[in-house]
Amino acid sequence: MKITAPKGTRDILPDEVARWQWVERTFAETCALYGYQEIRVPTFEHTELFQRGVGDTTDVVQKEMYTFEDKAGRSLSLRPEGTAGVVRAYVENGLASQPSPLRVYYNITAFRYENVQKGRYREFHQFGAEAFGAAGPAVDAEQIHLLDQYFKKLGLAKTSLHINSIGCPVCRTAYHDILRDYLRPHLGTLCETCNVRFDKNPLRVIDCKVDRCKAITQEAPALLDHLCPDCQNHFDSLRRHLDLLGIEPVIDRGIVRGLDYYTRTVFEFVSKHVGTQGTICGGGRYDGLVESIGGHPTPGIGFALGVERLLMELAAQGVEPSDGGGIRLYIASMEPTRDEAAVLCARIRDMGIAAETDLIGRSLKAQMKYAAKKARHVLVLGEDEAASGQARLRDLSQGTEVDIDLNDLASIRRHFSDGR
RNA sequence: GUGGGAUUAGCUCAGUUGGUUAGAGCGCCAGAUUGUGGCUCUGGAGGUCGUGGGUUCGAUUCCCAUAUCUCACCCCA
Repeated sequence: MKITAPKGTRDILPDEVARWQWVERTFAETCALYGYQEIRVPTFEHTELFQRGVGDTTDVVQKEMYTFEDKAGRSLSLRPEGTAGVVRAYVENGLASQPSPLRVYYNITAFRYENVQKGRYREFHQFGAEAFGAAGPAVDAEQIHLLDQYFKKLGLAKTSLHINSIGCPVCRTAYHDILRDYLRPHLGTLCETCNVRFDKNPLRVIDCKVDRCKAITQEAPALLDHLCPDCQNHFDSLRRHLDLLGIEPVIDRGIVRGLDYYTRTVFEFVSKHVGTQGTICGGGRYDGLVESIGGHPTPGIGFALGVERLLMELAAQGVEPSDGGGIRLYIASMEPTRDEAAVLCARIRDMGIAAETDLIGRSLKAQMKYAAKKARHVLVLGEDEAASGQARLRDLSQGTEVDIDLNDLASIRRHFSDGR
């Protein structure tokens, strides 16, 4: 029986890895510009961390976690997201004692047991960043700006920023009552799930995709219009900061993040190409989270970016990494010159130039065909060249040739100094 | 958890109204008078037709189950 990759997992093959490395490298560079340092945290944690951090009423924790017992009977879970583990590390390692605000970023895989569809996998990749210890909206704006710059660097266009405020525990409780009062007469019309949501978390009704629910919620009072003075001030101030940075957000009263820890600012970068999984990046403020994990009350904000979705969007927009990869020089050899070719290849590599030579005794013609597919330049090292020390370096894409002296490695290096 | 579509070569897909050795294109490997790629021509390797049952003299084809892929709902990145 053939063994296949488990449902919801996939291989990232050599041909696409250049794209991954490109977005990873660019993300790390962008984060560094904003003072974010990388943090690496465990792939699995105590299940309780996610119950407390992400929230044990969320679908993510209730239905989608890969939870197992280890041999000592501990309940562990593969991380379904990155923030909880980072907050745990922040508290456990006393990072609060470092200069504030503390900014960290990460590049992780996360795991959720759910049905697979376009842009959604059971093992998926996230880039994320968290900032601890800054309560004001300036850090919110800075993080959004970081993402905006990141997308610009990649050459991504047409991705819109949606922002909302979901208030603090105080204004949210008050709002729940207002919303329930509005929805109560419509309970008969609302879908089944929304009836459950009405009791559990009425905020979610706003997010329902069912047409008849949408019709009702369109007129519903929005949390954004019922913020307490502090939250209102925070939101207004955030908009001013974004304006200063030249960022125009869409105010979207419908953004309701599904993780319990969010407070006040929530935001999403949305694409038009990835279908209903169009949220490439989602984030927000979580002012109560550090405390609920056992740390001192500390404000925080962070985001997570779905790498698979980002790559899909880049592909849909036809954006390609600038560097193509592949080897730069193929050294073709013949039976009597195999040793010379191996030595020359080693010397070229020593100079930091990616080079290859035949390993499987192919004919010259077959070597040329191979080189045409894999390399930018080719150099034929036959008996004549080995004897005279003179060879021709051909640029396969241009069809041009130059004579080079095989004993003058510095001159060979010059031919590659333009990066081609 | 729910619903639709799909599953034949490494990839994209034909096909058999049920009948001996299952096809194409691309890709891969090799050759076209022994030292030069992309074009062309020729040849080759590669498939127990997703898996397990059932019907039948006979199943890749019909029926059932199951797995996987895929799209959507839910939820999320």
